Amino acid sequence: MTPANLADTVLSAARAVFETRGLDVAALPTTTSVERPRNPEHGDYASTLALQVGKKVGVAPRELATALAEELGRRDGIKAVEIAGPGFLNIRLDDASTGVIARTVVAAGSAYGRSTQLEGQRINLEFVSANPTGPIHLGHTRWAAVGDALRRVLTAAGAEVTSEYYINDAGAQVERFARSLYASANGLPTPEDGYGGDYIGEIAQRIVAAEPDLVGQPEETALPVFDARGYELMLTEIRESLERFGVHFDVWFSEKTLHGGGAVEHAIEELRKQGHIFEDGGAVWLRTTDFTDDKDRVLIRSNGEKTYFAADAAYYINKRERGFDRCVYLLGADHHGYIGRLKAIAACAGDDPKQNIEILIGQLVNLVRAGQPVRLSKRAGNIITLDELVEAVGVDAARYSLARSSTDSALTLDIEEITKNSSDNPVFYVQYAHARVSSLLRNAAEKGIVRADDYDPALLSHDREKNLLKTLGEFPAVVATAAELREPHRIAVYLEERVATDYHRFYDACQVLPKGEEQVTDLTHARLWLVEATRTVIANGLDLLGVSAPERM
RNA sequence: GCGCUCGUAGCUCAGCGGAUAGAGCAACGGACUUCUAAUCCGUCGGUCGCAGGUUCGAAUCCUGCCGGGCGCGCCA
Repeated sequence: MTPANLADTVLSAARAVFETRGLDVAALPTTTSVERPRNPEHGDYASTLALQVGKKVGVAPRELATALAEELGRRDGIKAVEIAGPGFLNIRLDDASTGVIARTVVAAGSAYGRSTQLEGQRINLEFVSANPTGPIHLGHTRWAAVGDALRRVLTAAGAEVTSEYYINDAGAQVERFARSLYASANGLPTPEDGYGGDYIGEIAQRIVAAEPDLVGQPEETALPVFDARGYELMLTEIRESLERFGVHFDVWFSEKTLHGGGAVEHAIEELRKQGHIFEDGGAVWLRTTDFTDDKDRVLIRSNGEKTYFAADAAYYINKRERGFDRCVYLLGADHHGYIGRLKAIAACAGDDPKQNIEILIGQLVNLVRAGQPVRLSKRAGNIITLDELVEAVGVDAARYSLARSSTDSALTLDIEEITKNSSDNPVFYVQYAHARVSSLLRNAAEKGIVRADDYDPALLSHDREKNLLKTLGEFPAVVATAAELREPHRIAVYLEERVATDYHRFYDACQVLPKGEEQVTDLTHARLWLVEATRTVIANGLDLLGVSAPERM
């Protein structure tokens, strides 16, 4: 019996109790859940249903719990129900009803954990969107890891997700980038407001190698070439870095195409229809203060130039016109000031800012070296790039350490720690569990032991077997919660603190394969089902994080 | 100044209103002739920033304060 099955059983028992007592069934929630108590004395699962609804219907929670316990105790698979504290229901299951979880997991295979809870939702998920004027650095890398994991989690929950990268290629910064390349190619000092990293020199060299005539040419003729070639090379580098990191974007969206294609004008028309456009001082404004912004925003400056904000508005409207009903933005904490204006764009466009647009703010990554803070600055030349991080620790460790903690907390990475001591990375704890499983299954195959078509679930009665089974049973709820809250780190926490831990403990206490002259028993087969179920959950979970599940380590 | 956000063990972090707040690292002590010891078991370690409030119940929700981070352009 999975937790979801049990929760349904609790609810149906509650309905039965309500009916016999003449209570208002409408007071019951439409769904409920059971939790796993920390303390094993509190049973396999606990329900707080009596606490939640007791007062609503004017029955003391403990009294309601007593009636509920009696009814629930008659249901199949339930061994005992106790009442504790103010009205907790502590439920114990028959060994067999826990044991069947392995069958459920194995039967579902790679689909175990998937659901249809977000079915029908078309989600546009935008993340990273780093300017094409430099390599992807550590700050962006966190969003790459988290964003891509979120893409996988949302997809697993049934949503139709498009991952998207917005290329800010229309503004002054690409021009500065071109001038920096030009200066480098001609041996001139970096412009005052230019970019000075080593990569500028490298890209300039590559451009010049292809077109040596560029050197010495005046800015008028050379700059457009450096602009076009530099942009192309930089974007290619960014794309390749991300692909090597296992992060794939379905759409690379150029800001320039918004300006050139009349999208801004179209957006202004749409916003004007909704009545939120006005003109003042020769500029065109959007009255975002009608909604959730602290000041109105200029769309077209008095000199006729479109602002960055105008592109933001056009981009949002473009996304909606492409059929996305939820536009999700993953932004760093340094952009939190955008929440109000972005939400206001949606509202001004006549949309529901609570439904159609969602802005997820993540805290930044702090770097320390041997405990000393390191300030990342392009000028100081100590930018850590995605490529360097991967070089130091590998894709799996990098992705895992960036995706395993909540984006609400500012992550602190010690450069020395992650480069020197990468074997401390918790990802290996999880991967090792998978490698151990794989190794065991290999050994079974070598011994000619084939997992039987079925097994006796009641044989999986060891405490560590039951803990592992119950943990495996939680996976769908973990995925569902991660999707609903947009918190992919929950997958990592679950794999690490629950699945891998429970498997290692099980492995430590329970021999699976026969030793020496021992015979294959029914227990061998039951345990092989459990092992296979564990393999499935770890592999599925790691896949949601974009981390590999190695068969050997 | 206004706004957003964070504050949990020495360090890095979990904990979507539930019972005695957890894990890893660090420190100390145990467990390998047999399915991978990258593991397991144990000890040590806490005013959940502070103070109120809501609740049967608060690390979790609300208010105020303290401390850190960030943001407040007809910039991009």
